[in-house]
Amino acid sequence: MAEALKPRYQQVKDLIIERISSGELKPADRVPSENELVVSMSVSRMTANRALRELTDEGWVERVAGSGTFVSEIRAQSHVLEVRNIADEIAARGHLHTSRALRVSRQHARGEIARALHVEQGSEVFHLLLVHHENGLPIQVEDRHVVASFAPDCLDQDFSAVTPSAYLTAIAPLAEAEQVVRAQLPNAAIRGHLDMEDGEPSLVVLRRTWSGGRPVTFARLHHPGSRYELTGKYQAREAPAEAGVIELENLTQ
Amino acid sequence: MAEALKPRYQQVKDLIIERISSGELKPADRVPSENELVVSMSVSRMTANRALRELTDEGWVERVAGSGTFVSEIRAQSHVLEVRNIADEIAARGHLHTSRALRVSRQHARGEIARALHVEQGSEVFHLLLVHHENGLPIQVEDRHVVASFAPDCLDQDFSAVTPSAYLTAIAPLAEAEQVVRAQLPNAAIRGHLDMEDGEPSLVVLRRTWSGGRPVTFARLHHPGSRYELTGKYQAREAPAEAGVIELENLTQ
DNA sequence: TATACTAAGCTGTATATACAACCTGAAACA
DNA sequence: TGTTTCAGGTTGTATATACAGCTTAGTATA
Repeated sequence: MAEALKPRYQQVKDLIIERISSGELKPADRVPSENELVVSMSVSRMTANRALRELTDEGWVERVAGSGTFVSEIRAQSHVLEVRNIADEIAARGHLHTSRALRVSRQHARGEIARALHVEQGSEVFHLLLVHHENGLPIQVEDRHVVASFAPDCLDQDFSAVTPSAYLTAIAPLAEAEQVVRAQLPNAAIRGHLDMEDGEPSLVVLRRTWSGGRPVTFARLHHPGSRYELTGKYQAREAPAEAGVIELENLTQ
Repeated sequence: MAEALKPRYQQVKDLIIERISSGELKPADRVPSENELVVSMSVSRMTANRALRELTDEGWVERVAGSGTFVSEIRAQSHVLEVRNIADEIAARGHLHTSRALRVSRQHARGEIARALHVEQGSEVFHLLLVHHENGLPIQVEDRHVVASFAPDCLDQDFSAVTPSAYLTAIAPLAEAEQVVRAQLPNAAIRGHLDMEDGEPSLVVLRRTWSGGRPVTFARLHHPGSRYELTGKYQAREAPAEAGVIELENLTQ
């Protein structure tokens, strides 16, 4: 299948991302200016501007009016406070590579898993274990259990092509989710998968998703503390000038 | 102080957001097309395009080439999630017991602090260092800097009676907040304050709060990984009775 | 030497224009 | 009636142009 022709601004983005990912451009290095991109890539300045602006939004570079554009400290990010597909998130950042599933198996739910999924001990569940990479470095171990009755064809999926998230979204509309974020020391297996230093903490997201009033899947997402952080933004709705009271008075800083 | 004139594209965004926030435009409603905005707001189509494109990125609307732009179903949800997270997490802080402030001082902003607060190196800031307890155990070290011009009487406050958060809310209404969550090993001082085991990771929340378009305060909140976790919940809104299918394709499990 | 000024380069925004791809509904047709 | 075609509206992208505001380095000046 022929690669669809990407838009010009995306080609510019890809070029910059490639040069950052490869190490050719390091943090704080200067990125070609818009006018330099106009010449080197034969695009208009507006196209170069859009490419660099989107790279700014995505956290690849930082721009200083009057000065230039510079590679930012690359730290993998995701939005804690939004429930969001990590595939989208990382696709937006460029080069996520999902390994072949280390393990896809049928199991009987025990202990924590059974309780989390609200099924009886011994009920049938599927277990997935994957490692996600970004820019060649492992960034997430996804350790997921799925209630078998929701995903009868789970074992047939190619989870290096379709993320479990995308697959699950297709079979069960998302209605409710809980997530818990923890800092903890990884066990040896996780530490190995994520290529972490000894003693380095991991950021763990536990996410349980419900559909139709029943738990569907429970995921433990492990990330290396040194290369991953969660970010969230909050914006108050703009208060009308005449209405003095903002609903958020009870919130604190 | 006159409100700085916003860019035209931001004015367009604000208009749409206001109409969605007020309920005038409901999910699935059609948003004015680019050409309609060109006429009604006297902007160029590219400016209207940028506004709508950014609103798409931010989840307010969804666009269908050839058809139109429509209010997104999921915006309210993820927005609710954002607000609830910060609200919950912060409401919880209201019930903590705060020790006497370990330190309240006037400082000159340097490095990271100056950058975070968008003030010049050497500008005057106040520094607070407090330890919060829950059930008799230390649960959070609050290491906070406040732009001095926002809090002239900061040094006179009794922060064992009024939390810094409550004080800051009083002087500067919360408009915008960013937070970053990290897992990392604490330094010796933090570890001591939190009574942590050697090698135990801490969950660190970096929170920057804005008011009136300017950063007001930057806080580093350290928590013991073994006794603290962040939780978030997401609940889909009730689906309209007649509409069975909710478009949540972009959400993940 | 130290200060002030200036010019060049950069980002940020805004506009006018153009064409392609896509969707929808209405008109034409079988 | 059922189907096809087509025109108009809409988004997506790309370009050329313009001006404002900021930064920096180099130059002129005191």
